[in-house]
Amino acid sequence: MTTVDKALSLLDHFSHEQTEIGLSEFARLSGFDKSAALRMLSALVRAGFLEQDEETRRYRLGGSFLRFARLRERAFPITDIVRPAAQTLNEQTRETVHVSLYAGGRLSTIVVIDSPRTTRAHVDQGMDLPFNATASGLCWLAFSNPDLAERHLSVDFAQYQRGTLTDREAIEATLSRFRRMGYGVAERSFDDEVSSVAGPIFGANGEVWGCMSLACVASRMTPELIAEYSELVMSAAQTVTQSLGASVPESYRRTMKLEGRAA
Amino acid sequence: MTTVDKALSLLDHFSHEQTEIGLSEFARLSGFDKSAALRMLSALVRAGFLEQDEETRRYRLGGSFLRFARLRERAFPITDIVRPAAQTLNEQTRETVHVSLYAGGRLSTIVVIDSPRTTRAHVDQGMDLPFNATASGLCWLAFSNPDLAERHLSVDFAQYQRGTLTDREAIEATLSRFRRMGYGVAERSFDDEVSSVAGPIFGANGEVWGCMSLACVASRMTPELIAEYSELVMSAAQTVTQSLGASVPESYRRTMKLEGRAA
DNA sequence: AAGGGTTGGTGACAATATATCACCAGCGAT
DNA sequence: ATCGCTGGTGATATATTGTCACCAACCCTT
Repeated sequence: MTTVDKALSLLDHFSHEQTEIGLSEFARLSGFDKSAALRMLSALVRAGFLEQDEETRRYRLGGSFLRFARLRERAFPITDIVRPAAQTLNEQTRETVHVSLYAGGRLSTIVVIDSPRTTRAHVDQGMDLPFNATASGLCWLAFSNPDLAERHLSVDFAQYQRGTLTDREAIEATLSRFRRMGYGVAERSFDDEVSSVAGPIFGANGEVWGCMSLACVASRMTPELIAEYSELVMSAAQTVTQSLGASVPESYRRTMKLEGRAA
Repeated sequence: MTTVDKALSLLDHFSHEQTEIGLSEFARLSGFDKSAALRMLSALVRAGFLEQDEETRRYRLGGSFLRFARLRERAFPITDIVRPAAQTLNEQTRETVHVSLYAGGRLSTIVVIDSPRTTRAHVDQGMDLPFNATASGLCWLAFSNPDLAERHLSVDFAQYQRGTLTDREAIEATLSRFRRMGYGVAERSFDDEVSSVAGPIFGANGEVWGCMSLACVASRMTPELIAEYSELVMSAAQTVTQSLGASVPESYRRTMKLEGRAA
């Protein structure tokens, strides 16, 4: 682990709940010495990756992220590419659609289009999706390369609901089922009121870039609807894969063919 | 200069023109040894701040920026705060409005609203604004704290057009003029066809966060229009300052009062 | 097909930045 | 007025990093 790794890992302690973190808090969370943490934090502040509140002296994510995110989006407008397909899926199903992207060891939502219905599942922008508890997370695990997946399988899983999968054996069984199906499902697994269906989006190298997912109010879900939605979700995900200039890997295409679906 | 500083400085070599950079290229641009550069680049890849093209082996900005940018936006939705004021200014003037943010030693545009006119100034999202050649850059220099400004004044300035200010003396004279005026102007200074007016947006600590700027086709500009637009720009910038929960610093408020404007 | 120019990447050692410790001042609660 | 927290500082032993030579692969020219 290089110093740079350590410094960048400090940023991982930010989340929706934790948007400001102080020096001592960083030291505690990361296990680094306060002095070392301060040095790294200062470097991050100098680069604009963190900002320090003048009064409270606590740190928050800095403006450089906006800069680089925009720079990246200009060079590689993934959200613009993703949005039309998500929009279409949203119109077809009238349910909440969200697209997630795998980066830095996390699967996080980059685009959310809310359902127009009066009762609907809500997904936060930029939220991390637990690998064991969401359709997207499980779908990503199912289709990503084994070495990478291993990193996220050899971990203690959190139990969010009664039905949340936390046992590795059970998860692996589910994953191979998803691999045969071509998509992932999670019912009342992360949120007790939400059931989701997710399809994989592939990148140019055959890796899973992220997932296209449909989040529905659980009480509305039926096996018939899951069957219907899964087709739409997979097709939307595939559209994105192609828009990205990538092609669906042979292994996945075979799955699709076996199930007798059109490309 | 810590290792983290060096690693993060590698990212600064990305720009609109340069969206992919190879290892040797990084070493040349940064002056670091290839071996050291590779170590840092690998760390950045591991954290998702860079992605490596499987074929060309070149690096590009990674998906983590989207993740953190969204996380930051959720905690502190600056673009959402800025957009309404920019929109209003755009409707009032029918000229291109752009808002820039200072981070990591750069002033870069975070929001752009194009003019509806047939001929209009175009500003790229995420573009860096040179401090010596743009209304925003000069405005930022004029109102930011002297120590920070010094960093950007003791530099060799690029000459973009005949009228671009490159002499430090001339720039400092311009800055004190802008301080008295309460806004910055740049006519045919960065782009020969564009003239701009920019007002400062302040943060909670009294620092200049960035600028609200109006970019107009230069041939349309007249002293009268500048006078008219500057009022609107300053007022829009001030609206943003207040929306940010900050207050306009005493020194700037005095300027505004002297000129006989309403708060 | 050999030469010279790239490129990305590797490995080893000396040099330097970092990890760790004790420490300080400031703040709020007891 | 002491406790426990906070953010931050400074010294030294140690571990990471800077530097260099090196390698294989690729492309172009000869």
